[in-house]
Parts: sequence; structure tokens; C-alpha cells
Amino acid sequence: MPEVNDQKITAGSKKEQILLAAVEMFLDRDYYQVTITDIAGRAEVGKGTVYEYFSSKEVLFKESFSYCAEAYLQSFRKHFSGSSSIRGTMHDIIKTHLDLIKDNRKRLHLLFNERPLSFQELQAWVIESRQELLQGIVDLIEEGLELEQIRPGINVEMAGRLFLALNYVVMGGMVVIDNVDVGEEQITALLDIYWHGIGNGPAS
Amino acid sequence: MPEVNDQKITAGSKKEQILLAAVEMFLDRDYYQVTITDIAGRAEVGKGTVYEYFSSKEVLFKESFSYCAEAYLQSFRKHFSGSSSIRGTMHDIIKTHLDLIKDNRKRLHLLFNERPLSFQELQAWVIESRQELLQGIVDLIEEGLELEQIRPGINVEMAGRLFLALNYVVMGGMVVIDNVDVGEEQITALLDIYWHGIGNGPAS
Amino acid sequence: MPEVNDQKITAGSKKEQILLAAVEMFLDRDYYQVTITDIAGRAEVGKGTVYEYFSSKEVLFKESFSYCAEAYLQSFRKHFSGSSSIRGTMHDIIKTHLDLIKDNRKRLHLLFNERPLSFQELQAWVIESRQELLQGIVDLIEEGLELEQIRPGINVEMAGRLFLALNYVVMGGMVVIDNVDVGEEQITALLDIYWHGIGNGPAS
Amino acid sequence: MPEVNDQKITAGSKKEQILLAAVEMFLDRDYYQVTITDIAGRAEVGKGTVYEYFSSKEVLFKESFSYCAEAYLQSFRKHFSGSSSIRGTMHDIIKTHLDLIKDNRKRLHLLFNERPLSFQELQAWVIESRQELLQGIVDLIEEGLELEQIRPGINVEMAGRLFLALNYVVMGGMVVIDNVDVGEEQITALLDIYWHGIGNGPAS
DNA sequence: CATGAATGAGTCTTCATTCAT
DNA sequence: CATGAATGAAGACTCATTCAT
Repeated sequence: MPEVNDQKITAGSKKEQILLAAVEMFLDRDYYQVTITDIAGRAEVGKGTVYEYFSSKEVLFKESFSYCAEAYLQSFRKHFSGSSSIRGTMHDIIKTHLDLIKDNRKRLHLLFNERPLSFQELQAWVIESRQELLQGIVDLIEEGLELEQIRPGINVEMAGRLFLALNYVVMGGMVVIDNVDVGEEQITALLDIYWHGIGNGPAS
Repeated sequence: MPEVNDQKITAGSKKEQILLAAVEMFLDRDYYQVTITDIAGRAEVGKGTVYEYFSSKEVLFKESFSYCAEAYLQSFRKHFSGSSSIRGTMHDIIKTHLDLIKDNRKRLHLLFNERPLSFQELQAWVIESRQELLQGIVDLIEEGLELEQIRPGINVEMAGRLFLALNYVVMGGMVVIDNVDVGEEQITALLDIYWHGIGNGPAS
Repeated sequence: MPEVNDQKITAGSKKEQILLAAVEMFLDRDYYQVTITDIAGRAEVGKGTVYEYFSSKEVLFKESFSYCAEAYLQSFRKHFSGSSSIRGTMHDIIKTHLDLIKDNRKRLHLLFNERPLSFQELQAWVIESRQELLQGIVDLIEEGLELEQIRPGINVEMAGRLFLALNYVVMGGMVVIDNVDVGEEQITALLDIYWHGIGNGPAS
Repeated sequence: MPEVNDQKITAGSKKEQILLAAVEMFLDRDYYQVTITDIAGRAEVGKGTVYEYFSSKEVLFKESFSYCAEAYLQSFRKHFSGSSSIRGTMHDIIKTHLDLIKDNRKRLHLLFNERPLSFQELQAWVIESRQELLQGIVDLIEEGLELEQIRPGINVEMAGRLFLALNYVVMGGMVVIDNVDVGEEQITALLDIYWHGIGNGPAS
């Protein structure tokens, strides 16, 4: 019973110091490639100190994961409240998302990584979060349908999924994997395709 | 002096037997969660025998990875040779891709998900393969432009990337993670959105 | 420079508070299963405070041990001063001893059971104490010989050792391990055997 | 799942080699004072090899314990089958027991140690074994009663317990703790006391 | 060729002890 | 005096790799 220090994570606290070090490490390498010694070293604390704040490596990983994921989810959520221009909102989402990716670069691997995590709980949480995001987008699209900004008859779930993919696969992929410089121009081009399609001729 | 048996992989050979066992294991679990003992057990050979054919776990992983990835790439490539209907070809690509996923379910995770793993070579190879795929799609789209099946003025790279993401969504997202039953109907709906966009009103 | 507070243990003092907590813990669990944190917690003091009064865990254990052992020894010693009925005295010793065990149940294990623990000093002290006890009993028996209450010709050392074992059996064996309810009746039966033997027919 | 080699312990086998090393170590020191590295070193094998044969330190300890205890129990058991002279049998038991102690000296600490073992299963097994021994002795005494070799009216359970104590407390204590040289003479003296008592005058 | 027993480097984790407050 | 956060030495255990058979 290692009497773990269960205080909240406050800015500048030792617990935060360790968590941030862990996040950096876990974003760079696999769970199994990161050692507690690495994290302690990066956080500039003793190995034992890590265990004062996190009862095990697994727990530390989970908290690191949640910490990142929450920021990620937030970048979507904050646009979900009602707005008059759906296309404008989508543009904002992509922009915010892109900024987040650029800031953190490696960070979002965690979320892109669709491989079932070793930790069942986390996996469930990931699926749940994905659902939340999808629902948010679907709601936005349905709002657009009512406002007649979106073409009637489309499969809203598919439209939502494609929008998410646009964000984390296209944008994420370009920045994180292909290391391409992405800017306003690319966002506009991508959204144009998503909005009008690539086909020549009117929608059926 | 452990002279690794470097013969080609032939059907039914002991080397293939081991490789296939490794593939199955690596598709199920993390690199670090799969042990050589596991693989030897599954392949029904001795632990030492694995080392007769693969000089290390890392090498075995890389070969397993390539083995899977090649199948994946092939599912795209075989549609890249000239065709008259671009939309039809895209439909075929998605369909073929979907079938591949359904057959292997977990298998293709490897391609998009495996972390760098410090296997720099592999990472480079992944990037290269992504480029090849993207180029194939871009060529297809440019062919469509010439045939006036595709709307002029679009950013072809973005269009290509979105198409790949579309496939990824169908694959990774729906089938593997959310375990949704995906069929012809969904493919059509998705391609409809990709082709005509979600927006109401004519393209600018 | 951690100057250990070397004052005597006075009733109600913080030092006693810690010692008593340690005794309770050590009687319940192994040396290695008791942590300083446990003891500090039970004593309701900080971990550092333990080190104010005891320079190390080993020292604290030794003092706990001595503390218990002294009580044990006393239960014998107080009967060693001259008495007219040897058998009566022996009965009293067993009775006192039994009461002590019943009060403390686990407590006296320490004396007989604790492994050398590399605490050579303690081991020496145990041997010395055993000698003292044995000598006390032997003296008692020799007194009985003079008073002609005890059969001449017996090996007094063996008789003494058997008497100590008899006590040990009542204590360690029946009460603590087998959890048998031991009362006056059992004491009498046991002493009867010790006094008259189990054999049928007169002593040789 | 460390695929423990579960073969029987055969003389000279590597498993036996490790077990014997473990026994030696555990008889000398506490469970917590013995490290796997110690055992591996003493057995002249690698640390990993220990785990090839015993899945954990706890398991190794339990097997070591049983190994010793069985020999101990056997030294009593082999005298329990019918005999005409009870006193003679008792003499034989003490003699056999003494020889065993002398051979193993430290070994029997394991059994003398009445402190509840950390391992609940083992503790249960110890209690059970004690019962078996006690019953064997009690049966012997009751046989003696029928043969009129033993004084009627004695409490047979107490007589049995005292005989056991005579063996492992008196004999064990002298040899293992006090390091006294014990021989035929002492056995005879002790048994004389147990048989005829120390009291002067006939049994009541 | 095939095997699996043997190995030890490398991990996580615990806990006595220190020391700044 | 009292405290408990910080520390790192030490120990159990895993597993890729070797090598004698």
C-alpha cells in the first residue's frame, strides 16, 4: 500500500512536473520503451519520487494519456455550441485542430493510434471519446441541414466520419508523419473539396 | 557463429510457417507483448529454430510488417492502371480495401498505427509507401481532370489525401474499432459525399 | 547530524508511544513485513519522529524485543525466591505464564521464534536469558531435592529443561497455534504427568 | 506465463540442485533475507535458471519447506507402527529425532518457528502436520494403556504434547540453540523423567 | 537442421533513511 | 522538536539470445 500522494495536479507542482515529463516521453516512444528511470530523469526527480505521486507505471501512463486526450477533445468541443455558418465553424475546427497538432507535433500520435491499447479501460474510454466527437459533428451537420446550408439526403454519419478523418488523418498525417508545412491555403482547399466534392457536375 | 538461414520464403517452408505465426501474433498484440516463445509456440517449432531463420526479434517484426504492408499496398495498386470511369475505379478501390480489412480485421493496423519503434528504417519505408499511394491516387485524379470527370481547380494533393483518409476511416475506424457492419450502402454514401460534397448549392 | 533522542522511556512519553506501536506491529508480523511507515502511522507520529527516538529500524526492533522479553522473563523470575512447596511453585509458574500468554497471545512468540535475523547481539541475549531461566528452575529443583520433595538421582538439568518445554507447550503450542482453551484442569494434568511420569509402576 | 519446468525432482537434477541450495539458505536466514541471487549463486546457476524450475520465490520457499518438513515428519512416523515396548519405542523416536537434528542442525528451525508464516497455506499445512504427529503419539500412549505399560488416568493428550515438546523443544533447543553435546545418556535421563516423573513418592 | 535449457541485462517497485522546513 | 517529501539502493522477475546436444 504505497500511500500515493493523491493531491490534484496544480501548475508547477512536482506532480505536474512528473506528468509533463511522462507525457513527453510517452509521446515520443512506446509504453514499453519508456522506463520510469527515463521519466524520473527527464523530470529531474528521483525514481522513488515518481511513485510518491503515481502508484505504478500503468497509472502514470493512463494519466498522461488522459491529459493529452482531454486537450485534444477540447479543441473540437469548443466549437460545438450553436453557430450560424456551418462551413465557417468547420473551418474554425480544422484551424484550431491544426494549431494544436503543430504545437504538439508528436503528441497526437496517442489518439491516432488505433491499435487497441494494452489497457482495456483506456480503450473503452477512447471509443467513448470518439463517439462523443462523432456525435458533436453529426449534430453540427444536422443543424446545417435545418439551416439548408447542407445538402439534403446525405448520410450524416458518414459525413461526420469523413470530417473527423479530414482532421486527424489528413491534417495529422501531413504534419506529424509527412512533415509537410500546412497553412490556411491547405485548409481552404481541403474544406472546399469536403464541401463541394471533387466531381464535375451537379449533385444527384 | 549462428549463420542465419537466408533462403527465400517459399510456401509451406518452415520459414513461412514462422513468419505467418509472427504476423498473427504481431497483429494481435504490441511488439513488446509478443515473445519469441509465443511465436515459436504458435509456429510449432522450437525457440532456437526461430533464430535459424530470423536473426533477431526486430528482424522478424520487420519482415512481418512488410509482409502485411505489401498486401495492403497491392489492394490499391491493382486499380491504378488506366480506366475510363474514375468514380467507378474509386468505388472499386474502396470495395477491395474493405474486403481486405474484413478478411484480416486486425492485420492492417500495422501500417498506420505502429509507432516509430525506433525502427527508423521501417518508418522511412512507411513514409515512402504513403507517398507511392498518394501519387497513385493523384495520378488517378489528374486523369479524371483530363477526362473532365473531375471538377477543375481543385487541389489534387488534398483530394488524394482525403481519399486515402476516406479509406482509412472505413477501415480503421468503422470495421476495426467501432465494429460497425460496413457494406455496399455505406461505401456508396461515402463516395457520394466525396464526389459531390456536403454543401448545398453549386461549387464556386 | 541526526542526534538521536536517547532519553529513558517514560510512561506516556512520545518515545513510549512509538515503542508500543512497534511492539504491536512486530508481534503481528515479521520484521520485514513491518514498515517504519506502519509504525509511525500506528503511533500517530510522523515518520521522521520515529528516527528522533530510534536511530534505525533495527534498533527499534531490538528495543521492542527486549521490552517483551523482559515481561516474559519476569513471569518466571518472580517465583524463584524460596518457597516451601516446589510443586506448588511450579503450578504457580505455569499459571502465571499462561495468564501472560492469554493476555498477549501473539506477544511472546518473539522470544522463541524470531530467527537470528543477523542480529547477533539479540541471539546472544536470548541464549543468556534461556540460561538464566534454566538456572532458576534448576535451583528450584535442587531446593526440592534438599527438601526431599523431588526424587533423588534425577538429572536436574534435564528436569529443568523439560519444565521449560512444558511451559512452552502450554504457551506456544496450545494457546497460540492450536487455539485450544487451556485452563486450570490442563495445568493440573500436565503437572501431574511431569511430577509422577506416565509410566506404570514405581521409579527405578 | 513463465512456462515452468514441472518435472519431478530427481537426484542430481538441476531442479534438485536449486532446491537444495534454497533449503540451505532458508534454513540459515529469513525468507526476506534470502535473495534469489543468493540461491542462484549457491546453486551455481544463473538467476534465470531458478525461474525455469520455480515460478516464484514464494513457490521455491514452499517447496523447500515441504522438503524439510517431510523428512522431519518421517522421523516420527516410522515408529508409529505397533510395537510391544512403549518406552522402547519412545526411546527410539527420541534417538532418531536427535540424529536428524544433529545431521541438519539449522534445518529444523523451520519447524520450531511457531510464528505464523506469511503464507497461509503453509501455516495450515503446519497445523495439520502437528495434529498428525500428536495423534500418532496419542495412539502410542493409548496402546501403552491397554498393555498396562502406562499409568491409567493420565491425560493422554497432555502426555502426547509433552512428549513432542520433549523432542523438539528440549532436544532441539539443546542442539540448535544452546549447542550442547547430547548423547545416549541425556536421552535416557530425559525419558526417565518423562516416564517416572520428578516427584518423590508414588503417583496419586 | 532443430531444440530448449541456461543465462543475465534490464525493469518495475519498495522502503529505510535523510533533511529542509 | 516534528514532519513527510525526496531519494536510491536493492530485490523479484522477464525474456531475447546463445549454444551444447
